[in-house]
Amino acid sequence: MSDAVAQYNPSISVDCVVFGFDSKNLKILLIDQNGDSLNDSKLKLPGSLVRKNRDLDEYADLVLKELTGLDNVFLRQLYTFGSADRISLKQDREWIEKTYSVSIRRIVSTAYYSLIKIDHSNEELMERSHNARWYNVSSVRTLALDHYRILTKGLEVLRMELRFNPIIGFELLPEKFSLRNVQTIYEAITGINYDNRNFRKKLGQAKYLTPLGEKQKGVAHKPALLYRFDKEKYFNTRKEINLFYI
Amino acid sequence: MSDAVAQYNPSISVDCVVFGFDSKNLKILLIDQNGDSLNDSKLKLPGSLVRKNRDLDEYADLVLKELTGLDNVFLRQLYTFGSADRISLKQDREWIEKTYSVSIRRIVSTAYYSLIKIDHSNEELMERSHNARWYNVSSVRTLALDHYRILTKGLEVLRMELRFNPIIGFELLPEKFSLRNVQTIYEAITGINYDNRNFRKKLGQAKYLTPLGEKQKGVAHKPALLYRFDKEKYFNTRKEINLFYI
DNA sequence: GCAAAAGTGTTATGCCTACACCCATGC
DNA sequence: GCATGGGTGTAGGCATAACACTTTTGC
Repeated sequence: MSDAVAQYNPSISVDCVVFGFDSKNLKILLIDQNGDSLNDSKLKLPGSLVRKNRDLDEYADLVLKELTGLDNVFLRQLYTFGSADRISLKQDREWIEKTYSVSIRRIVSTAYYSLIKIDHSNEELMERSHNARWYNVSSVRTLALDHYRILTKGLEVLRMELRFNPIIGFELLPEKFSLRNVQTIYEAITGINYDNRNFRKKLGQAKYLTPLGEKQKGVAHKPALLYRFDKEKYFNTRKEINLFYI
Repeated sequence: MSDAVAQYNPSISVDCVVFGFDSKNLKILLIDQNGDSLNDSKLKLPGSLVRKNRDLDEYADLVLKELTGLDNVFLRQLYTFGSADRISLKQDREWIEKTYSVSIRRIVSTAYYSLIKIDHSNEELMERSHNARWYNVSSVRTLALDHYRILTKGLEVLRMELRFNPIIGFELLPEKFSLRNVQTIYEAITGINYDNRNFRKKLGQAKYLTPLGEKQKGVAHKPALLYRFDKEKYFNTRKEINLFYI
């Protein structure tokens, strides 16, 4: 993304809602627009203008790769924001014009959402090179541009998806996790508190959770058994849902 | 959409997947690219390039209004198609360049889907002024550009939506309909055959179906009772779905 | 009277919900 | 030994799934 500015299309951008989970809270990766802690600084979603004749999807991939160093992460299109007045603040407009050296009118932005297994090893890199950091989703109140709206849409879709494609939850969990972790992530995303006996009973029926016969270590309570998510079994054993709701 | 071509943004278009229902089959509104029945003719989705600084949504509305004369129809964003090679056929590229007098590179297209109560009164108009006609979705095999893929996506989303927002089904039905109509539309969209006793039992629980005490007329069998969909009751009586699937 | 589609009830099964206590560990 | 979170079973109610015959109309 260091090519000559003339190649950028001043009409189209991609923005990424990057979700993570730290075993307690749902997190989102945000960038400090000004790169420092000036009073005027505002957080924004990672994103980029798109070069002419380039795939939108490819660009979303690129943004993520540059930001986190990660490849092959879960990434899916969310929604396209195309109102004429999305860049209403002068401050936002100036920031874009300065950053990309283009004069803009309206920018149509296609938003993607991504699910990341948070790995503390690359946090320092993210922060140094992109001023990117994880924030609790629940504590975010405003963002630059219309990015808060995009985040809201991301949450909405995440909630919907989780109900039917539990794989969404496991994309956020590390390789080894406890059943409690699964419940916590469901609760963090849906906002519903589940009865733990019933929740575990249901998970118990899932063929795709392989117990590792291994326990948590160094916790000051009964250590939890750890599980692994078996993608293959997941896709092979899922049954069609024929239900509908009135 | 008859303004000077220079105002069009050669990067962004909207395309509409317009669904209808004729009490038997799920239908889609398609346009004959060439306006006549030449051998080379291919069907496409209704759509348009978007003018600079105009809302995407507004444009989708406009396309529909021009096409059907209808206002305030159900219209929702579907997906944005942005691969670099979506206009792979020379024939398609030439058609676009000729129609809009612009030279194009890649076009990012935001697709919308719309649900229409088919009214035979405006069919002639649609056909004369836009070469638009209803086709059975199940008999469509190919379309111009990547429009078949867009249709497929539309169907996929329609299926998903119907399960949780039954309102989708009633957008396609006329004011007065029989319970059999409801079942047929569910079957047409989901591809599942429902047991009619169970299906009706479930519908019987819905508060939003008001019986009109009126019967079908002129049918060579036991006439069905007619119902009306009560939007207000629908939104007031729907209960939250807390379920999730493993 | 016959063809064609509308309409109707019961039973078995499985899923969801609600609910309270013991267990293993670190300090 | 105590604080902390992990882990467990049962019973009642409700929704689903499977299944076949009668009714009303037009011709």
